Amino acid sequence: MRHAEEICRAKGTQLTPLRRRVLEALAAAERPLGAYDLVERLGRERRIAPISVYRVLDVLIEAGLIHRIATRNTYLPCNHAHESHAATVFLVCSSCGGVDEVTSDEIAASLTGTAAATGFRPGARAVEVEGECAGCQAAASPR
Amino acid sequence: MRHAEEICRAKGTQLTPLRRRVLEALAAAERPLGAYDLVERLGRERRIAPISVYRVLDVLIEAGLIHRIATRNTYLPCNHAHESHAATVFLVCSSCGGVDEVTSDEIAASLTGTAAATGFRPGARAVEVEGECAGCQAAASPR
DNA sequence: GTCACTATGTTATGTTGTAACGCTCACGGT
DNA sequence: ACCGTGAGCGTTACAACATAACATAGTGAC
Ligand SMILES: [Zn+2]
Ligand SMILES: [Zn+2]
Ligand SMILES: [Zn+2]
Ligand SMILES: [Zn+2]
Repeated sequence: MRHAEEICRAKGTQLTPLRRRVLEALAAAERPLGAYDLVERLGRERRIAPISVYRVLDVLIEAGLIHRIATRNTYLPCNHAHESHAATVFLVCSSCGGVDEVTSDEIAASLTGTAAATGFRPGARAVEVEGECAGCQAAASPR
Repeated sequence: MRHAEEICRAKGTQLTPLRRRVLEALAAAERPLGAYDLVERLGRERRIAPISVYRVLDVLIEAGLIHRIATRNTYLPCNHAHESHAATVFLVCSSCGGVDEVTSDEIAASLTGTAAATGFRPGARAVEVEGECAGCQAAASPR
């Protein structure tokens, strides 16, 4: 995460000021942000067009520095290495909006096996589970 | 699938003409359709407003008669019973746009276990895998 | 008849994401 | 120095996806 520059360079691109600002804004947020949230947060003094934000998001996703939550149309920074072939699972709390990113080799294997059974060649995976996080459960139930 | 009416009744709702038409349009399509595809297909003689289509889609999803593909913003009919607690996996072909729906108890178990490990109480799941279907692979590779 | 409820229509608007094109800057070749 | 090339971002306009607010039509209970 502190090595974002290296990761970008390895991908043949750079961590420009704007890209860094997007990354920092996402890191500073306690939950995933929408593209227009970023437009607003980055455009305080000088307006940034949505298209610019989307371009940055594409680059960062491609570099593996952030993820997109398809069920919410939001984006969050990634703190993982993703070196293994583990599947990434996003636990999306419908109460607080927070997202926990966990990985699982087991799910990756199941997923690959399931796909292979139908002759499907798998690529990108989106595994998103909506529910209630531990914190919100504790807050909701008295004692 | 032929018992859509019963399913709706069991849910305390009805399979109205409009809802039936949406269901039939999705069934007739060879791939998932977007809401505005449906607006167009159903509005040939008499215009249907987007909001009406979205309302119908909500009801059908609630009844379990159709599914939404979050990564594509499209909808497809469901031919499964979904009686077990198996997880549903959508294999989305990035080449032809077709979607294969498969279920897996194994993935459901892994998913539940993974969520439980963090104290997360899981609800709805969206497991979507993008890739290339068997048919498109065969068409792409000569011989 | 009146009331409540479900389903849909009408109009307008909000949210999310892209297309097309131009400008600037850094860099490498000559 | 000059030019070409490519990356990155700006500007404008628009497409695609989704919902809010309110009105209307039918159905059945009482
Ligand atoms: Zn990650
Ligand atoms: Zn929560
Ligand atoms: Zn299904
Ligand atoms: Zn295909």
